[in-house]
Amino acid sequence: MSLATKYDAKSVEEKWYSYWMKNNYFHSEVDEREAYTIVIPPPNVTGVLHMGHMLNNTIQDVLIRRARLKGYNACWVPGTDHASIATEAKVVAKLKQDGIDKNDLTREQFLEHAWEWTHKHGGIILEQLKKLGASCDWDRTAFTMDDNLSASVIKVFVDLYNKGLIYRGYRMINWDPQAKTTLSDEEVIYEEKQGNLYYLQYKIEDSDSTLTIATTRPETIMGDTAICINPKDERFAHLKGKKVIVPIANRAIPIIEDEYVDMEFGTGCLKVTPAHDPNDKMLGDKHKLDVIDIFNDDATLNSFGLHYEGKDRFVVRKEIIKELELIGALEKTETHLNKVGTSERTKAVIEPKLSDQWFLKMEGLAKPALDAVLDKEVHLVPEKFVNTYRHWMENVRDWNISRQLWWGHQIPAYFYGDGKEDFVVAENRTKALKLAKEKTKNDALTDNDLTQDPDALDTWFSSWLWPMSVFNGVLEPDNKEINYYYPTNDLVTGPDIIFFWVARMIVAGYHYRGEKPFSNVYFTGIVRDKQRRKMSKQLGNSPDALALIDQFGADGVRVGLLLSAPAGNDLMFDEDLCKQGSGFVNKIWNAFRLIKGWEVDSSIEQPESSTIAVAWYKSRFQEALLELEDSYSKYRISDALMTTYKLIWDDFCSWLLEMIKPSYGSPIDAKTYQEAIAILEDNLKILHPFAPFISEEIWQQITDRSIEEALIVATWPKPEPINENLIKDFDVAAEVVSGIRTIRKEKNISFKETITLSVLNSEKLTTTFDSVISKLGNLESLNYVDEKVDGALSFRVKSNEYFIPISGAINVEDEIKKLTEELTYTQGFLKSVQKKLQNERFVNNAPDQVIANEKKKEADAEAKIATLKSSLASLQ
RNA sequence: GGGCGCUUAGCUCAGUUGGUUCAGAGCACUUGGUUUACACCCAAGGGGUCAGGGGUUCGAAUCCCUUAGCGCCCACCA
Repeated sequence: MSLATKYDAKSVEEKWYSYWMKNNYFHSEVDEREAYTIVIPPPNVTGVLHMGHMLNNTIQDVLIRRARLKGYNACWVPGTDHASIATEAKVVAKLKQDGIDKNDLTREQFLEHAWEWTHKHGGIILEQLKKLGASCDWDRTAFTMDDNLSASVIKVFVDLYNKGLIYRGYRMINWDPQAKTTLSDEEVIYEEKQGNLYYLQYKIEDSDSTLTIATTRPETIMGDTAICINPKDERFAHLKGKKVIVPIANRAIPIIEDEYVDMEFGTGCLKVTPAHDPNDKMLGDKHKLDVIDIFNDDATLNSFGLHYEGKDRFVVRKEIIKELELIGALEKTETHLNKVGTSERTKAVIEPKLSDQWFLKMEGLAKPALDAVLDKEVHLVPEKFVNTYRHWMENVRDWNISRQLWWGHQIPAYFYGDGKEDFVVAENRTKALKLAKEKTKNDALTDNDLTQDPDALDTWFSSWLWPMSVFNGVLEPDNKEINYYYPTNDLVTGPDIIFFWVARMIVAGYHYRGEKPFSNVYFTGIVRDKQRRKMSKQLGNSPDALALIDQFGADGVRVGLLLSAPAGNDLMFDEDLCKQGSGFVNKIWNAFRLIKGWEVDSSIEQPESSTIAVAWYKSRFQEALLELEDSYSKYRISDALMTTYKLIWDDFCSWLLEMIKPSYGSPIDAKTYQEAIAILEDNLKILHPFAPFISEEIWQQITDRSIEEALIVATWPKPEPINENLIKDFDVAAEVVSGIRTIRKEKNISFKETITLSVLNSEKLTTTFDSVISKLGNLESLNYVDEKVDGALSFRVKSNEYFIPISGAINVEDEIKKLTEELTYTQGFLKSVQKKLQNERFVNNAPDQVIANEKKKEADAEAKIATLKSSLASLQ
């Protein structure tokens, strides 16, 4: 049977993925082996695979497949996140398209639509991960709104509330007017925007003079309840205790004094709008000011906006400036650069807003989680993120966990009255009713009197439990699965969610299990395009992940992505990398075709060149194995891949196979063949984590394998001693071969034409690789001589000189030129070495080893100069 | 405003505690080759004042200072 020159990734990948699935290789159950666990960072349930997922999950799959090969009970738990804001926004948009307004639906009706959407689109991304080759334990697929995960969330909320760690507070929060929900501080992205600083004149009450105030938000004057000056500011001393009139609104507001005001900025006067600015709120509280909220939930003005009622804040900003100008209250306008908070999800400009929300006290919870990272109990890779983490943890603020959304876990707080404290927190309505009765001492309360808080919890309030809840470790903290799989080993995620998710999982882990959720966190870089732009839907610069797999094969894409993905560094993605990946896959395929095509003849003896070649490769392989170990231990996945890439392409294909390859049409001896197969198998094992499909395909084509013998569950190659001398000798031999090739090229001697090589054996030369040199150089003979060979071309490797006599004229002048150049260089080199050795301070201070090395360099150079000189002499 | 990091070949990046193998890898490039596994191939080759400047040292890509450029995180100055 002859195999196609070109590897067909598509059919192979489908075949083996379904084979692996069918035979349950991905599934893990508790057993005696040591567990190796990864929980997937759950993608949004309705999301689609993008490059970031591809990178992320390829790395996880590499780790999990390697662990499986190393004999661990490898368990990779997949799943999805309900992603409340993102999903709700999608559902709202979809309904809108169908002519349905969310406000016209009841909560139940809306959730029905949301579930429908989830069932329709949910899991698509998981199917896409399968195409990538992800070896997740799909039997364990979890969703943050599964019954037991939801119950975990509620249980934790109730528990933290009962411990006094969750409280309800009327605070200045970040309001997303598009999603109409609050956001946590982490969900707000500050962007620098060019805006204006408007200088407005407020009339002083009972006076003709005015006071000028600088503001970036003129539309909020409707909410002004004071003007603040610095008590030390003498410019305004005469205004103390007076009032000013807010333009347009025509309200009188007091002038207050507070050192908070920066006298240098603007005019040194600050307008105070407690409802719409955190600092103003602080001033408002301190000075007991009125609070006037001028906005509706969608950031249009309410009735306090007077004739601007119903108009959007940005529209009002423009219009009010015109009006202020018209009435002569606008003194001037300056451009001003300021930071504007925007919603991470909807990109809408955040409106600070006062509102009743639920918060989690973080300070006490953060301590053990901070220590864990500082003590390297949890290891962050790359380490630079420890600083980021520490800074956040040391200054952690309370977490606003409520969201004005329906999609998610509804807050288990039940109100029975109108008062702010008229609520109880319980796992369910029945318990709540009981508690409410106890609290109010009113047995007449009925279920109808209870109203559950309509808000949902922040998505991260469920995912922070993920490493525990997927093993049901919250509801049943002592079950055998959580005890076995937790703490998990590695977490692979992006640094953008270090606070959202990573930090909080560590917090939850210590609080609920007294133990870290994972030992290592590997932060991947962000996938960017060639121009360093972040890949995004808006820019349209993100390639279609599935189309890439289609084009280059999953193995090709995996290799391509990993080729340049050092930990924590952004990855400049270029499709050419995938091309390189699929090229590598094809190379391996062809190496296999070569071996597969050999005719084996057991009557032939193994040639010496093959014996030595195989022995060399085995040592070389072991060397690479050590390198791999080191790279993996440091999560240097791209280095590990490069080691594998070079081992297979250069050492295996270019050297080993060439050395053992029988001449065209001839059969191969049985011993070499068997050894080649064994070597190939070892190569496949270390290749498998990177390119699972082709490796399994070749593995299975080598011979018939039982279910237990599949590559995916094979055993990682065992460490063996390395023969260092063999490797050194090979390097010399390779240089000799290269010298022969150079001469062949220079003199246009075809490879088919045999030549003779003579070695001037000044030092005892290791002859281990002579047979190999003969084969790869296509030598007629290789002989050792005591004298220079006249009329021959020569080259030097170490201190030996090699001669190739050729018929026809040798260009003496060229030779002399070449030798002279080499001589000049070597003499210069010798001089620098000798200078160093004559430097007393060097000799006194440098370690012995360094000096010995310099002396060796000196001796080598001297010997080389001698041979060069005599060569030159013989030519002239 | 505070903190962290980066700058090495045309591109993307390695370079552990200064000193064998320190100036490297992959890709790209140049030249030559190939009826014989693979043009997604083979072989050979060119290419860098290690961002600029200063310092410490016998010795610096590596340590210190400084300048410039870039990136990230955090922070309530209207």
